[in-house]
Amino acid sequence: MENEKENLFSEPHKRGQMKTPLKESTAANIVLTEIQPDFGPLTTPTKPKETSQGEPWTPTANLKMLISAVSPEIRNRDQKRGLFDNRNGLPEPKDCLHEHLSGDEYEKSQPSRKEKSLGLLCHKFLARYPNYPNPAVNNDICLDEVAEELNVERRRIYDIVNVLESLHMVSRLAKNRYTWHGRHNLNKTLGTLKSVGEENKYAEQIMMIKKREYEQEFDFSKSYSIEDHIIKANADQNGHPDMCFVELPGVEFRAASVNSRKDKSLRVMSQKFVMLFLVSTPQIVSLEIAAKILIGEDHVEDLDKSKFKTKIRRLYDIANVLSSLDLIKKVHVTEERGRKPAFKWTGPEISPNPSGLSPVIPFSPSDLEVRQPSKENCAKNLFSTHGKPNFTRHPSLIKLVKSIESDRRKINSAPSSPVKTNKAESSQSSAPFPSKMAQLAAICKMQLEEQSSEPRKKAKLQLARSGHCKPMAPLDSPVNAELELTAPALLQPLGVVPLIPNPLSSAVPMILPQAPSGPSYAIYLQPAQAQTMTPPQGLSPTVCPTPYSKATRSEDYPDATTEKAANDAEKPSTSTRPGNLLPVPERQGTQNRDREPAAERGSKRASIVEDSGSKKKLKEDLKGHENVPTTLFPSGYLIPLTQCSSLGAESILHSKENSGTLSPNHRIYSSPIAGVIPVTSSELTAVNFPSFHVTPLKLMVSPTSVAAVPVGNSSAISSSHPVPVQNPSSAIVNFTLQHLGLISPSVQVSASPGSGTVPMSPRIEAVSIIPENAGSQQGRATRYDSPVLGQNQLNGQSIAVTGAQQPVPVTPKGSQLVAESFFRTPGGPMKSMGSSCMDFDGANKTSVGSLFVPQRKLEVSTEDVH
DNA sequence: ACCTCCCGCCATGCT
DNA sequence: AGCATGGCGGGAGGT
Repeated sequence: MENEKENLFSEPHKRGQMKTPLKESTAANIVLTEIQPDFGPLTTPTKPKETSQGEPWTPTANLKMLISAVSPEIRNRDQKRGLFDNRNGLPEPKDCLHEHLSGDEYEKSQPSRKEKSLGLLCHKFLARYPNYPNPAVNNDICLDEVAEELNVERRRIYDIVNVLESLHMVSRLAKNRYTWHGRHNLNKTLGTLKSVGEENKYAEQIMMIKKREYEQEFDFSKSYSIEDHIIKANADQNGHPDMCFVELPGVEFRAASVNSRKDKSLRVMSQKFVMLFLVSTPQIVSLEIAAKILIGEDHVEDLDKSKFKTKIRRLYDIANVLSSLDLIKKVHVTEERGRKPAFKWTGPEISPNPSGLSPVIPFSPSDLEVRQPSKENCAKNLFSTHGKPNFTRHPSLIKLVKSIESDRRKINSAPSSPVKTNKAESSQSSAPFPSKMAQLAAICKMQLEEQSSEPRKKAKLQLARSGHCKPMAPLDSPVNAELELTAPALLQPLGVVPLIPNPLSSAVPMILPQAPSGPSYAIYLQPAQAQTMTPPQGLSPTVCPTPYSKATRSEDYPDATTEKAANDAEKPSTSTRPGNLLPVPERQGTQNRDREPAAERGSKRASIVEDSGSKKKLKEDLKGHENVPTTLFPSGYLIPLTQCSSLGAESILHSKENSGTLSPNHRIYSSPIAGVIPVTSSELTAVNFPSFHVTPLKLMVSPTSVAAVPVGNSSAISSSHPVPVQNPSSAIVNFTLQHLGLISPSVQVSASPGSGTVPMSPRIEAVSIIPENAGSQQGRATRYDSPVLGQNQLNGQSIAVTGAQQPVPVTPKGSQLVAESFFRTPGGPMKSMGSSCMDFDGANKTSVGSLFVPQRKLEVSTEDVH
């Protein structure tokens, strides 16, 4: 089984090396690297055998293995087998494997289904490219080659690429060719998506749905009428299935939609799905809810179960890719009824682009160029639509679109750059090692991360940001603010909203300059939408402070704690690991990321969940909506104007991400056990604030605030820091000890109970009642993806990089430094987690009256996946 | 029995 | 017509 997986993958791809970008690796890698030096990376040669290769022999390989282990899938396999190394690998490894394998394994040899999973495949895919590729280098991706190397059908590659494209991590160049952008634009993209999500009022929709569910369950009466309507309305509009594809700035995403085809589906679905996470307070989205909202449309509730099922299938596909990117992780929400599959956002926190922002960003001429294309695309998207219902289109627009498209095609076709490829890879592979190993590795990573993070956060944030940011600095601020505030923020999409309003009859593109954080972008609205744009209001979710662990938890407990720790560890660890494994140079950074996901998977965590949703209710929900014209639609495309800025921003973002991620996690994870307080910060944060309040806050945040606050990182920091910082590794330690048997699971070393929050900025405080929360929610992700070196360095020092980053190769040194920092002590405080209950319901007061939902407790069980 | 989700048919659309 | 894309859902692997 498992074994092969690698083989399957085999591909070792090329090792990475190749060309590609190497650059990057740097940072992220750094960590890994340090840890494991070696390796090389690279490659190994051969691919063929590979299988995952190879790693067996070298230490690095081992590391890789570990990394892979992190991911659940990988682990499983690995564990199972372990075996072999694989090497065999060839591309078609399976066969080979079988042969090679020995007997036992043989079985495995066949790749079990898991081995063939999209998530694994995605990991392999990601392993080939650096997280932060050097723009200067050619980062072309030839789909055929990739498919071949990975031994998968092309169809699968499309699934991955489509999702990546939705995040602007890749853009289509031409037929069979994509350009790898890595995470450079990720933050920006997420910010834009968040803004759009706010505009769409997804948060509200989610709340509505939940409410309904509750009500139904309880029978509360069904009060849903109003609410439902609202929801419906939102759904209709927002939810439009068709929403448009949101385009980012710069980068050449124009091509993205190249085909015109349907840009809908997977791509759009992926964006919407991400929006849900960004907008929801708990940041946990159940598949059910996501499906309902995505379907939205209408209707349909009843109609199709099949439709619902299909949607779910697709969501799993998307979720697998997002998980590989470490943006989300699977969890289960426990409700009264039972557990529901859900995913928790583990990516960076983001602030909506629109909002703040930094001033700056240079827009270069390029921007202009970009715009148009984007516009075109947008138009296409809007119009295109095939069957779906989408919007109306104007003939004139259509014509324009067509012309544009044609142009585009021409352009697209042209390109072609050589392929690229780098592959680094390996990572995934899997070597056989026990899951424990993986965990340990993960743990180590976590520790490192934590440590690093802390310092880095502090220093880095300030320093770095300022440094990096220069260009983008402003951005941070918004971000931070949001992060901290998160919940509230979500509610109110400040910037965005305003933008929207345009009454265009048909879709008219509007360009909004937004300086700040995000690049400005143009939104194309459909006529319908145009009508009302109400600013989103926040919904305020009500939070339940209660932590609860439920009885059920007993089980969970142990696990949870451990898991949490593990998780925490994992993330970091993962990140680190990857680096190790991977061929370093190039991808290190990327690797980290990649790996991370795996880790995530593996890890389980307990989180708080909120959803409760009733399953079937969905339908009902759907039914209801209709009214609410007021809502905005997502349908428009957003086109960021700033290209340049993006880069800078990106860098910044990265840093943010890193910092941010870390902390949140911690909290979450914090030991449940100890914690009696399970309440998660997030939950707290969840608390509703009137939207009003929020808004102001956000406003406050603005640049200035930004400056004051450590931006991105800061956000993370604030939230996370408190706890994590103190004892970053406590969790790890505990975890480790427990494993070792030194201590009972129940015991933990905790440092700070949940509360350790540190309020960041005043505003934040104001906003969130509980400081913690904010952080928790936001935080999370831990990874060091740092794009560039600078980022990598947690320390922040390095910072300067930003601008240069991309182009410039990272320096290894930096990484080292970083690593060092990581190593520091573990310490550890624990984090308390708690499970909390949240209700989204509360939200939207504005729209709805008080929707107050009974709290539910949701527990999240983290299970891994599979 | 349910949750996941792989697999690949086949529609869609560009060349 | 041929090929690239990708929607879609049957049905099987895993728990």
